[in-house]
Formats: sequence, structure tokens, C-alpha cells
Amino acid sequence: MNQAKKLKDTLNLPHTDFPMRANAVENEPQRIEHWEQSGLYQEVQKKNKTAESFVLHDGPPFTNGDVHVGTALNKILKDTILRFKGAQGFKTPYIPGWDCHGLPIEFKVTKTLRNKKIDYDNVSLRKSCAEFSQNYIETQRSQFKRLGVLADWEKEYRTMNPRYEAEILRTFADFVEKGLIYRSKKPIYWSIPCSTALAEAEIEYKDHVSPSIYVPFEIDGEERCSMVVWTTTPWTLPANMAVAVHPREKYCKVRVDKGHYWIGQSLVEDFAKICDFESFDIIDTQTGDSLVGKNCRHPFIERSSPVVAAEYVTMDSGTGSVHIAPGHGLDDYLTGLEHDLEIYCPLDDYGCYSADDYMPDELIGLSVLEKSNGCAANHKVIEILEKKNLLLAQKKHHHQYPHCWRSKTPVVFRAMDQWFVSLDKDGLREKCIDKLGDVNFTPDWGANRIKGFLESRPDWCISRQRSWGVPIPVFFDEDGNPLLDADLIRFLANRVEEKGSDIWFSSDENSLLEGYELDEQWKGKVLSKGTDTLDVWIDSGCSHRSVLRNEKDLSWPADLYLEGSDQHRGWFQSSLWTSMTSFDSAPYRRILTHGFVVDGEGRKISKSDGKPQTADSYVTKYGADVLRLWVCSEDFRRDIPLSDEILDQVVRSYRTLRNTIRFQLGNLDGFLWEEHSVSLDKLDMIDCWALSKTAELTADITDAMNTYELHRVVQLINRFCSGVLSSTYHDIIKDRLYTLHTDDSYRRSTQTAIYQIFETFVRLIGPILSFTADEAWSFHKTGKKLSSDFLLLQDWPKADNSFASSESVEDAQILLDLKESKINEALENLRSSKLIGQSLEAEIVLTFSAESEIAKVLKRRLSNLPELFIVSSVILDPVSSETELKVTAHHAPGVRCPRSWRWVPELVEAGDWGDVSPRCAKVLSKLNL
RNA sequence: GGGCCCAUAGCUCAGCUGGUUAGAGCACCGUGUUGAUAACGCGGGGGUCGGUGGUUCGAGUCCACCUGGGCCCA
Repeated sequence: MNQAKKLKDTLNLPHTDFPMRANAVENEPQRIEHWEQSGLYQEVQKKNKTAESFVLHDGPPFTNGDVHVGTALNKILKDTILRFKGAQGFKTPYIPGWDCHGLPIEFKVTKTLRNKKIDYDNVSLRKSCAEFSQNYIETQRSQFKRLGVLADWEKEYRTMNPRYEAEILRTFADFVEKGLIYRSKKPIYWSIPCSTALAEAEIEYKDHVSPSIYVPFEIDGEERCSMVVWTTTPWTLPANMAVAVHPREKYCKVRVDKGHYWIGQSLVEDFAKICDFESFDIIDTQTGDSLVGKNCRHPFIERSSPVVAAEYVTMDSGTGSVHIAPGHGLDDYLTGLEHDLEIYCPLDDYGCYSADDYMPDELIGLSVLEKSNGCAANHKVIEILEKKNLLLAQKKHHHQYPHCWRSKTPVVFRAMDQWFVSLDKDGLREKCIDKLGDVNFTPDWGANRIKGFLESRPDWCISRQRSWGVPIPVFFDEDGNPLLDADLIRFLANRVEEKGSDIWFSSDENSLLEGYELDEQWKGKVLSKGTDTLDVWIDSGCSHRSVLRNEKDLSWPADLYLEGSDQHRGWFQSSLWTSMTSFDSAPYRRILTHGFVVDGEGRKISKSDGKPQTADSYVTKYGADVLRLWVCSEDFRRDIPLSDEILDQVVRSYRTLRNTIRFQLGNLDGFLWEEHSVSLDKLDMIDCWALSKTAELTADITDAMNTYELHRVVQLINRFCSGVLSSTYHDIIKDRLYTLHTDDSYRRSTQTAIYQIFETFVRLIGPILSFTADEAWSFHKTGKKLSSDFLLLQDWPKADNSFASSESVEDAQILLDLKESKINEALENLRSSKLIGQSLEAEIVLTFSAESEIAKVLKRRLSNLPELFIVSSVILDPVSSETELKVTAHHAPGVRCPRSWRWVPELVEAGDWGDVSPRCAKVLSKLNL
């Protein structure tokens, strides 16, 4: 064996079994299993059992697919925050949930059943939906676990659980009791052949040719002067209740032989052409505003039709005046609400005009359904207009029109009776806005956003003509009068709690009501149960009640709701309404929102791009810790970009972190705290400095964590890792760690510091890099990959300020600043001149004014300087004149010690090892061999 | 079309109440080391702060408008 090899064996080179590469794809699942088998979640709860609690209430993801990368981001943020709070000593019960009901599932299941030609009724459809939902709960749960999410999975909540459903009904009962529930009409999509309501998702848009007609509405009290509307659904004219104009657009009064017409200014030419007017004059021009308030006469029904203002009126096509049928369109409906128009819809379930006081006899019974020979209702309406000479023009109009996904026929908008929650009764809306003042928002504009929604939303339509949901427990008598009774609903809620909401669908009216004492007025009546279900926003909006108030580990209100910013309109809002109604206070103390995952260009990610959307597709490639590090390195309050470039960068910084930890572990090999640690007041200068930097880091990270600025945490970690450790501390201490005697006090001093830095640093990254930190901790404590020593059971580090303003730390900082600026510059010059390679080959000369401040430091720390600057020797050259400190460097004189690689004046003999520096000789002499 | 929000080096982020040549980490280029080695050190080149106009002695930082993007509505 050659001398070099032998000498190398006398060094204390780092050694650890902590692998350089994570091999996360294989190792992380093992760790998850280990956590689960050890009951880590329960252990953490046990540790903080008696402490103040921090309740993060989980917003339930919808159970209709694999976990999306955005959902993964959400759960990772929650988990990171909870791990931090848990380490801080808070009791952090975390019960995840699932949102089960809703149209997307019902729609998918219905499609599958139909494709398989399986007959179904409400009960069997609901059973299939429940199975569908449950399947995805299993899938998503395991995908969440794979991300490292620690939770009380045993107690997870599902909105389809009977106990949960019962609380939904109790919430509804509260609404009823407070008199907030009322019945009113609202237009919905209706499929005539299927005789069923449709949701937006069940609509397919197809090319369609509709008749387009121009119809004058004569203005009351103005002879031969009309507003003119343009419509492509003539059959809705009988339901016309108003004519809308844009308040700020200009309108012209056009004079032709037949009379005068008000037409949007920019549409006059087109209009005249379409109507074949030979000539026309414009005799007046007004803004829409000044037309508002006029009254028109319906063209063929004895009814007036006021001119109203609507912002959505455009001058793109038509006449600038819009036919408003509040019972047949959503815009029309909202305009109707605004102007107190009747939501009039003279159409039965089969799409035929029904008889009432208004409907002309010749229209009654006619179908509005489009058949091969056209639409009977359209034909007749046009015929009536022609007869009255009120058809200014008629054309064919090609456009996209909604069709029913099942029957493939055009759907109609049809107002039907729905249940609403009155949001203004007893000042509910004001109270909600008011209570928002007690809620903290991160980012703070969240308050503004939710407030905007609260202020502007119309009354809440909570009924849906669906099967997969919680039934609205209402009965109707034979005249259609509803029986809506809070006590009865609570009675039914108790039954649902026992049997699930399926009983509503599987039981008849008598058995549902069995055991309930009806009021006198209802006794003996033939009652039939309603068929509507509740809006699913009620479902999830009740979670604070069903979960926070019912689980004994949890408490109400929650300390934190943390969801995507879309939930300002969704869950945050629905939860607030239900909470205010039942408990007169908000269910959360703080709302934290994150943005959406976008691609590298900042555009939304969509399936059509072919880029992966599921969390799994990333986890199986990069592992969970890299994904967690990505989440936490982004400022999640705005859009969160994700691209290969970004992930590559995250991977690199992960490797750096991992390697830094590995270096520390390697240098703690054989170090036993009880036996070898040095008392803190005896630590060497550079070790004190490193510990003071660690204390700063701890304070900064704790601060960033407390304000949920996780990206700042990651930046701090990275900077510490490279700036404080790799390029400075670790670089400097290598000499003493490797070359001094194992038990040398300088070496032990440094190991003491590393030990503390390691324990602090690993705890600091623990909430984010949960797998890696736990792995490192286990190796640190037991030398093994998996052990029962869990990082998560450790307390959050406290910033140790004992070194903050010590002379050692201040001196070190001055000297390190000098190193980073002038020393490195001098060394680099030497290196680029090919005079040295590694810096140990250099000798430094420092010329400085003897009276300067730095002179004192240099003199005081002379013996530390070579090590600090990583050179072989340092010569001080104090001068009496006032001069700026100057650094010169040259190749060190003397000979190179083959063991320490330092250049010394001369080598001494060290037995079998040959010639080494005196310092190394001393070390070697102490070795027991 | 409306409400809310975002826009600083190739990437991820700092830049407090407006004030010297706009910072960090990563990447890149060059280079050293081969005793953290599928690692580590040193050096260097990159932004005029999305655009335009304004307020001001002075603006990345305030105001207006515009452009691009996101969420939610229509």
C-alpha cells in the first residue's frame, strides 16, 4: 500500500449510510407504510393531547376522478402547515373529507348504465352513484397518502354518510324555521322528449337553423311608433314581459312609410336592408336611458311590455332592443327579478302551451318542440304576426343551440317552481358581511372578493331536479300546496341519520310520515313527497356543522380554511350562509387561499394539452418530496406555474439539500452527544458563528411559517444551505474534521455545532420535506433508515440567541466578509495565473493600518486565519500610515504535508507514515494502532 | 362584457411606508479540486423592473390607461 493511501486511512473522512440518492419512488412508500403501522398520526396527537388546538378544516374534494395536481397542491399545503403547527406543540386533529353527491357523478353513472342497457330507477341509480363515489374515495385516499398527507383517515367524513346527511337536513330545517325558504319560478333547461330537467353538463351544443324575426312593439301613447325586437325563438313571444335596451347606447328613431321604429344607432343600416325599406329618415336620436319607462303593447296579447334597461344588450346584431321572457332565459330571468316582472312560463311538462288568461286560443296545446316538419308553435306565432301585419322581416338564422344529450333534440328554457333561500330576510346578508370583519384573510384581498359575492348574489336557488343528492323533505297536497315544517324535517333527519337518505326514495309517503303527528290542517290529506334534491353547495356548506361540531377532537369555528381561490364563491360562501343562519357566526377564523396550477407560460393547464394532470403522474416520476418542495417554493397566493424546467430546478435544489444533510451526518459519524459534546461557552469562533446563523435562520423560517409564506421558507433554506453551510462553514471545517485527532477539542467543538445545526435544520425542513427529513432523523438517531424515532414527534426549534452579539460571532463575520471579498479575489487571481490550484497552496499577506478596527480583530484571531481563509498561512503586515486593507497572495513557501495538504516550513518524520507536518505527526502519534 | 387578482434576470423568489450603480438561490459560461465526487469551491456574463402616459427634485415602489394571464360570473 502506498503512503498516500495509508495516510488517507488516518483521516476522519465522513461516513454515513444515509444515501446520496433518495430513490424516492421506492423508498417513500415504505416510509408511509412505516408511519401508518407505527400510528404516527395518533402519536403526534398524543404528544400534544392537552395543548391548545389548531383546527384546519378540510374542504372535501369531489369524488369523481384521480387526484388532480391542483388538489395535491392543496393537500400538501394543508399537511405542511399542520406538521409545522404540530411541531410547535398545537393539537392538530385533521379529519379529511369527501364531497360525494352531485350531477357529474350522476351523469357519468347514468351514461354507463345506459351504455350497458341496464334499467334503473332512482334507488338503483343512487346505489350505483354511491359505489362510484366510494371507489374514488379509495383511490384518492391512497393518492393523498402517497403525497405524505398525515390524517385521521379512520374518521374521514363523507357527505353521503347518513350522519352527515342528517345534519344537512337539520341545517335545512333551520332555514325553514327562520322563514328563509320560499318557492318561486326560475328557468332551467328542459328536455321535452325526456320530460326532465337538464344541467349544463348534460347539454350538447349543435348547429341549428332557427327562424329569426323582427317584431314591432307599439309604444303606448305614441301613434305608429314602435320598439322593434329581434328573436330566434318566436315561440317565446307569448311569454314576453318586457323590452330591454342598453342604457348608454344610442338609439335612432327611424321614419318609414309604415311608421316610426326605435333602432340601435349602429344597426339602423342593417335593419333597413333586412326589412327592405326603400328609404328612411332618422328623425331623433336618444340614449337607451331615455327610452326606459315607455310602455309597449304586446303584439298579439292584451298586456303591456315595459321598456327596461339591461347592461348585457349588445349592438352586435338584431335591433338593439331585446325581447324579454323571464320564464325562458337566464338573462331574461335576472332582468325580470330586477324589474319585478312576472316569471311567466305558459308551458307544460310536455312542451305545449297551457291555457291561461293570456294565451290566445289558437296557440293552446301547440308544442314548441322542434320536429322534422319544424316547430308548430313557431309557425303559428309567425302566422299570427303576419296576419296582424306585424312581421317586419323573417330570415333563417344559423347558430349553435343547446341540445339534450339523450334525445338529441333542442332543449328549451322553461321556468319551473324551485326552492329558494331568501338572503335578505332579517338582514341576513348584512350580518354575513358584517361577520366577515372577524375573519382573517390571506391574502387580504380575499375579504374583498367574498364580500363582492355576498353583496351581489341573488337569492339562493337550492333545489335541483336530480337523484344523486340529499332529498328536499317536502310533501305536497293534491292542490300542490307544500308542507314545509321544520319539526317534520328534523323528524325525518333523525330517520335519515339511521337509514340514510335512500329511505326518501325507497319508502312511500305513509311510512315516511309514520310516527309523526301532523298539524290538524294536514291530517287526512293525500300527500305526495317532493322529488327535488338539495344543491350540493348546501352539502359541503354544512361540513362545519356535521364535522367540526360533531367530532369530539375538533372544535367550532375552525382556525383555518385553506382552499383554492375559486372557493370564495363556493365553499367559503355556502359555509358562511349556513353557519350564520344556524349559529350566527362565521365557521372559520382565517381563510387562506391559493391560486391555480398553470403551465410554464402561465396559461391554464387543460386536458387537451396532453400534459399530465394527475398528482400520480408526477409522484411516480419525482417522488412526493420533490412535489412538496415544488409546492412550497411557489408563492401559492398567485398562479402556480408547473413545467419540466421548474421541476428540474426543484430536483436540483432537492439534491443540494439532501447532500448537505448527508455531509453533516457523515461528519457526525461516531459522535456521541453525551460523551463528546463541548459545552456551548467553550465552542470555537467559527462554530459560534454557524450557530448564530442557524438561530437567525430559525427565527426567519418560524416567522415565514407563521405568515404562511412557505416560498420564503424554501428560499431561506436554499440560501442557508449554499451560503452559510456549503460555501462557508462546511468548507472551512473540513480541515479540522478530517485531519485533527478524532478527539481533538476543535474537532469536537465543530461536531457539537454540526450536531445542533443538523437537529435544527432537519426540523426546519421537516414540514416540507417530510420524507427526507424523517429519513435523515432516523439515520441520525439510530443509524437506520426506518426506526421508531420520528422527526414529527420533535418540537419545533427555538432560535438560540446566546451567540447573537458575542465577540466571536462579530469577529467571524468581519473575517468572513473579508474572505468573501478581497481574499477570494486574491486567490482567484493566483489561480487564473496558474500559480496555485487549491487555495491551500497559497499564502496570504494582509497589509492594513495598525490603528484600524480590523487590525485588532486580525491580531486577536491570527491563529484562526489560515483555516478561515482555507490557505496554508497568513502573514500580517500592519503599517503606521492610514491605508485601506490590502490582500496579496502568493504560492506558499515550504513543503506540502501529504496528509493535511497544507504547506509548512518543514516536514517531520512520523514512523511508518513517512514525513508529515508537525501537526499531523502529533495526531499520528496519538493513534492507537 | 363585469368583479377580484397577477406581471421584477432563463427559472423560483426578495425589494418595508417612493431616494445612492435593482438583490438572492438555481440554471448558464469559465475555472479549480478529486478527502461531500452522479458531490464541492471560486470567478463571470444576464433584468431598466409587461407597455404608455402622468404625479414628483426623484418611481420597480403612487395614479391613469393599455397589453398579456388567472379565478369567478355573464
